[in-house]
Amino acid sequence: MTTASSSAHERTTQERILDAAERLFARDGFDGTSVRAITSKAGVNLAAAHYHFGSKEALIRAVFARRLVPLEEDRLKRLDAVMEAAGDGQPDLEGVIRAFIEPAFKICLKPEQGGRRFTRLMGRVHAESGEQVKSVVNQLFSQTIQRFAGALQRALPQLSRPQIFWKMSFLVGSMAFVMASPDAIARGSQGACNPLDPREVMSQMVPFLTQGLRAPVPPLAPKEAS
Amino acid sequence: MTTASSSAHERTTQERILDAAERLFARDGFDGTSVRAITSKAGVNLAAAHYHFGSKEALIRAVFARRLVPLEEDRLKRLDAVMEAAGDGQPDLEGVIRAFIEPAFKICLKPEQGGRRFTRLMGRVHAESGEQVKSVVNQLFSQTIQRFAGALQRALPQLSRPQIFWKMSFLVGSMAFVMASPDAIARGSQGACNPLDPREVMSQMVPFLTQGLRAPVPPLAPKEAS
DNA sequence: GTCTATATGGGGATAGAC
DNA sequence: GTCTATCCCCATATAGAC
Repeated sequence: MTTASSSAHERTTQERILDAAERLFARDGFDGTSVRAITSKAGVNLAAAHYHFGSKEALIRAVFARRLVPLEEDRLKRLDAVMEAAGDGQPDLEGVIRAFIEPAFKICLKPEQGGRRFTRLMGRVHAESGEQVKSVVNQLFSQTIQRFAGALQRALPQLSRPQIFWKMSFLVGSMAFVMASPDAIARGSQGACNPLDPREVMSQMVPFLTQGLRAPVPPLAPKEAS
Repeated sequence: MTTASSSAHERTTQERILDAAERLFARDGFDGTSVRAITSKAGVNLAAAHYHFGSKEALIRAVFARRLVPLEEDRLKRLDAVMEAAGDGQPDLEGVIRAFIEPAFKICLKPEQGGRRFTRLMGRVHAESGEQVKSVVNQLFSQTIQRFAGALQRALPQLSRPQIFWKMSFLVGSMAFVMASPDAIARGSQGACNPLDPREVMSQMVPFLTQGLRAPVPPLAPKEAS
């Protein structure tokens, strides 16, 4: 670790800015965080942020790209393993689900890599942030969504394609909520649930999602009497 | 309509401000919306907002209170009906679920009452907004959460209390995501899903949640080999 | 209750020395 | 690549006339 002059354990200015930005965006939101606050926390100059990233908007995009690219790679790698194990048969539904949510929760576990901050940040995307940020994230996600939709379609051939997407949306929503609002869950359950323990989360979430995904969907109620 | 001087169809200044605030908060977030923009859209003076509400923070709280109080009343009223129908037996699980999510989606349907704007706004709360706003909302929700947790416990006596709260969290997350990010769902499904049609949402969501809630939960995985 | 005008502060971004 | 200093805009909030 002490081999290089100062590149191994001494973060670069870019990294310092990205780390501070991730932390503050997660805590206070995008509009709620000023570039000044970021550079101040990072211990670098205000102008450095604009030098390296050009604008606040671009900085936000960089924060996401740094984490999302490896995350999506991890998901797709796991999905490949599940699909390969299935061969020509139906892939294991629980395996597909885990391939999607476990990489995301795994990030929770690595505080040394930035950890939970980014997790909270992801939860924010779905609700906060302008269209620009959303489109960047959706762009990075679209490939994954399509791949997983295909896998789920094979695991649940009795479902129609819209039904697959609906169920994926519910899955994503559940996951995002746990990630974004662990405090609300801990408070609402009066401490009975620990949303920061990935083992506990997974053990509760996987059965819920597996059964929910398996649930048959009635064609469509004819018309409700109001 | 033209009977009263100007109180029937002519909204008061407070209402005009609340309507505009709700709209803009939903679209651009709390930090992303200035009081200036609100009063401008409302067609009233900037100072009027401060006169009537005191501060931006108080205005946010007023926006939520106006909708949440009736919403919670509706939920609890429906829950009462389900519980009464159950008598001493187990309440109908689907009925409990519908009592929780249908009032929320019903608001979607009434554009004349403010409609979808508030729906999107609720999705924002879980991710965005400062602790002050969150605590106000959670305060309004806590009673409902406890009541529904009790109902679910009776409907699913085999589940432990923490398991009940976990499943409620997944339920809330799914619901919040559909409400907050209909665009993402429509885009991700390439138009196959229409998150703005409450009938479609309910028909897909209710089976998913019902089965997910019913799913048995293994005690807790002994320890995963990593 | 509603307006104009303004106080006060913080924001993103940049110019230009080093 | 990094700093200081600054431009310019927009925010919340209030004072005080009407």
